[in-house]
Amino acid sequence: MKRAETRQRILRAAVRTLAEHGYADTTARAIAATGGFAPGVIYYYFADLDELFVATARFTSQARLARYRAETDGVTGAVELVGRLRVLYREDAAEGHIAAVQELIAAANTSARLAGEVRASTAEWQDFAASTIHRLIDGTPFAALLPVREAAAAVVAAYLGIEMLSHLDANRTNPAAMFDAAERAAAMFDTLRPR
Amino acid sequence: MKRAETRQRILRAAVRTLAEHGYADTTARAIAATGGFAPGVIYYYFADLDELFVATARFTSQARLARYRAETDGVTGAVELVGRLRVLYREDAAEGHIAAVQELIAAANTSARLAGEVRASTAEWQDFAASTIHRLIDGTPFAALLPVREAAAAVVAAYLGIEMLSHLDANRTNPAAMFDAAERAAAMFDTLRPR
Amino acid sequence: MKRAETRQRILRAAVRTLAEHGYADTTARAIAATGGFAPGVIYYYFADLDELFVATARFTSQARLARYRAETDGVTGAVELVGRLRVLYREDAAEGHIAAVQELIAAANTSARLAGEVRASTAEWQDFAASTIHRLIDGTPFAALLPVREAAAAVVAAYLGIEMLSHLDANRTNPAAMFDAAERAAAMFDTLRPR
Amino acid sequence: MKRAETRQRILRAAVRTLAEHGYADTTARAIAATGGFAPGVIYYYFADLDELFVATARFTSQARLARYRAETDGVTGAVELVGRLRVLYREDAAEGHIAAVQELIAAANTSARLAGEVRASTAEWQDFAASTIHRLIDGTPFAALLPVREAAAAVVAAYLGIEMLSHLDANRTNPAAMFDAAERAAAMFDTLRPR
DNA sequence: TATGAATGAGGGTTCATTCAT
DNA sequence: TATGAATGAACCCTCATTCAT
Repeated sequence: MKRAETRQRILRAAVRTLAEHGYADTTARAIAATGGFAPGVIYYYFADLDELFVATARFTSQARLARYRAETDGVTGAVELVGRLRVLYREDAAEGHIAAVQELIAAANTSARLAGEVRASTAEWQDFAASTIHRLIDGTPFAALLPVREAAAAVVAAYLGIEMLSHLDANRTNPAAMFDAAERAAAMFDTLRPR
Repeated sequence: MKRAETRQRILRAAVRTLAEHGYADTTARAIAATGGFAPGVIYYYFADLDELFVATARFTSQARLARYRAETDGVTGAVELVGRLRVLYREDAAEGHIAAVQELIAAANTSARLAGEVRASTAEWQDFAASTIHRLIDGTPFAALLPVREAAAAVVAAYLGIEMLSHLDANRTNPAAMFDAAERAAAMFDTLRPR
Repeated sequence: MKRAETRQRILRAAVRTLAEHGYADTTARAIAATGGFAPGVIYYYFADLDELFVATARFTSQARLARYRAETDGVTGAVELVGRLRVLYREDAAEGHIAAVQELIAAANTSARLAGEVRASTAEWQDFAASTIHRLIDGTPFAALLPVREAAAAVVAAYLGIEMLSHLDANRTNPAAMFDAAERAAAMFDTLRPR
Repeated sequence: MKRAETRQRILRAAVRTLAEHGYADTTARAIAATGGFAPGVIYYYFADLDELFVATARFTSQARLARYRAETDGVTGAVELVGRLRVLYREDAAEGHIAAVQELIAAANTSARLAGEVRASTAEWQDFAASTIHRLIDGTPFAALLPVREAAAAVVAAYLGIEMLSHLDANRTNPAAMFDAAERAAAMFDTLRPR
């Protein structure tokens, strides 16, 4: 019980540090400083930093995926979906989840184990995106036209890319404006769609 | 050896090392090993690694942007455009340009100067994307529907995101399949478009 | 080990290394080798070598000044004073205190912070010298003739200079012989002085 | 001819750099920058930096000693001597001769060859001081009282020490004030002395 | 388990020195 | 000889990791 709690504290500190300082500056000291514990504790819960990063990738991905699934569960309208995603995205940005994930993806170049974990997580997100797309287009003419697999991959990629660039320059890459545009497109889609 | 030549040698070694080993492992020693020169030379041409990374971001972005502009110059058809982009993307992937850029974007979290440079480069790419989109849709009904600024930002984001994920798992995020899908969509677009 | 203890161990190692190898060779590694600890510890107690040198200057100056004050406290006779100084000087030479200080003075040319610290220490020594001279000459005709401030500065300067040169060539600059000569002069002084 | 000229240029650059930046910062680059030549030249005239420092010690010592001898040649009065020394000291301070020498003395701790050279130079200065003292006191009652050898050593030591400390804090160790005091003492001495 | 002191392996960077031009 | 590019050793410093308490 207690053990799992401390473990989570460390994981959360790792996420925040990755998001705020970047992978290169996410040292054991920095994570400990963020979480308010001694650097040594990390090694009671993880063999080394690499293992912590792997666990962090899994942790943050699972937690968010569960939330995304719950929030989009019964949704069938495109406009409503975009609305839900807008809120979820805001959470991600606020808590630094996506920023942390990007740093981990960039770091995957460095660690094979981390690459494996991130690969697995990404696949789950693409599956989630694919099934959501299916829910939306199945039974419409789009079902015949859209290669869902590729579309799902593209959506996940864009999601990551947008967070990446919006961090850099929110004027140029403005997620809110993009959600607005997406909502208009969704409205058109909902109109065209047979009930 | 000419001064400018060695400078380029270092820049190219930096790009390759970033793409192959990731930012965290792109040390002065690693860059030197990639390029086949002594670590010390780097400091003969750049004040410090940060400056080298800034220069690398500019170098790789400018070089590719010039090439993209040249290749897409007279192109007006969507199918033809996708075809050109497919080739350019293949070059990017082969030479590691985009992979290097992603690492630099992730690293921008760590260095303010680098963030500034990457911000500027990204803006140029978004402008390039926007003017290309304009060339394609101006005079068509889409011109009224598509928010070009957001679309351009999304395209650049997706481009980066796709390269990022295809590196990780080419089965799941397969650029070739995506270009195929894009080509089909482009064909539909070209058909709809008035001459 | 107690924190303060290790700190002192480092300071003492710095003093010895400065005295024995000179400022230029007083590297973190050399200090660590002298003290028998890992180079890394230094940075656990001092932000950088400059801070260590500043602390060393203060440490060695304060410690010796306290000892000088204690030893010369009740002394009023010139001969007795010279005798006490002879012993104190021997300690300084044996422990390398003055040699270390000279190296730090030479190094002050390089570090502004160190210069400030050494300046402050030197001023304390000059004040000490001045008050000792006052104790000796007040109430004698010399009080009217001797510019105490300048004399104190000269004595401190000579003290440093003598240690500097005696290190180099003890035959030519022989502190023992100088104390002998000073003792003879002191005897004359004590004779002339009214009780 | 030309060769000797360039050699002197290097030596003078070394003196200035030592005086202005301190031994630790007197690198080949720094000397070259001071003198306005390429670092490589140094190695056409000196085997390595150590040899340059040895040569610099000799060069600066010889040159100044010649000047001191010339200026004090016929002088027999103490007041006049002090006056000449005041001017010479001013030159030393302005050109950084003594400052350079101190840095070299501090550095002698690091290089045995340099120590040997500095030892030899110092001995010459002590001999010069001794013969000057003799000229002053021979034939006076002081001749019987003053241990000339020790006095000469002390004077040289004090000279170095004063320059050292006056660099650090000219308010506390003020050479001009010291020369004033010395002049008053010299006047008393000249009065007491039989013609 | 938790702490925080300590270790030692690098990493960034500088610099003496060499060498082609 | 002079230049300035290049090398590689060494230095400062950080940090993952260990370990006594």
